[in-house]
Amino acid sequence: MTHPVPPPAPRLTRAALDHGPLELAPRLLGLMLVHESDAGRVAVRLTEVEAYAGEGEDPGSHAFRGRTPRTSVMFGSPGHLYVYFTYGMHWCANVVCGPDGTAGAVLLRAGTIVDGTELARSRRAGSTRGRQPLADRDLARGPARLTTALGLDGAANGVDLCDPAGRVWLAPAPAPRAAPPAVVIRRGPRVGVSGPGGDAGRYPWRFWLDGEPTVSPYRPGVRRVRR
DNA sequence: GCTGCGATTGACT
DNA sequence: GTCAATCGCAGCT
Repeated sequence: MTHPVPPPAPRLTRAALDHGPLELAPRLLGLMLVHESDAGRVAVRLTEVEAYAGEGEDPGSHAFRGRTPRTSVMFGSPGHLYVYFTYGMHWCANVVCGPDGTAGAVLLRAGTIVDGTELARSRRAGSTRGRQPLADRDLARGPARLTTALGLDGAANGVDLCDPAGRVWLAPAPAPRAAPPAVVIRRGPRVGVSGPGGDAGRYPWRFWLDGEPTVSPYRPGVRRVRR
């Protein structure tokens, strides 16, 4: 008995991702990030992203002070994932962009689950100790939540999103059944960035889909006070 | 080697 | 609204 071979999952090519962070960020909105693991597949439609530029030009970027072991992926070729660990417990995922040798990335801040909702919920429930029932809109609302829902962590750092055999990829937005709704993209200051990089006037580098319930409320960066 | 702190989240007042 | 959790990175001595 033969099994039908499923068609290859559509995924974005490297050329489609080969832009600077400010050009790529709004283009990522509405696309799907998919992770297929042994546990199953989760797909997230991206609703909120932030652009981070490179060495010496963006004080909010990890790459501002130059290449380090942690940020080397950001300096690599576009279309790879940059996943970093923060606050001692959270993973956040970026899409690397811009030409090889320059640092640029787009942080994936939020999305809505469009496939694998139950798997995403079980992953998120594990991280919240199951104390609160999780609404669908909260499953991938926030960069660390999105990463958790997709099942991504440090093992995904450096993964090539454009590898046809890869298990993490970006897919085009699903075709609307009827007339496409008017999509309004908004932009504003980045969330949680302290110091000059949080300057709302100079760095309005957060992009989101207007009206999406998964988008973060704005929170300025805070400098912790020593005690 | 030592120290400060972060592209966050969830719990709590 | 406030605050703690928790640890790797990067800057400094």
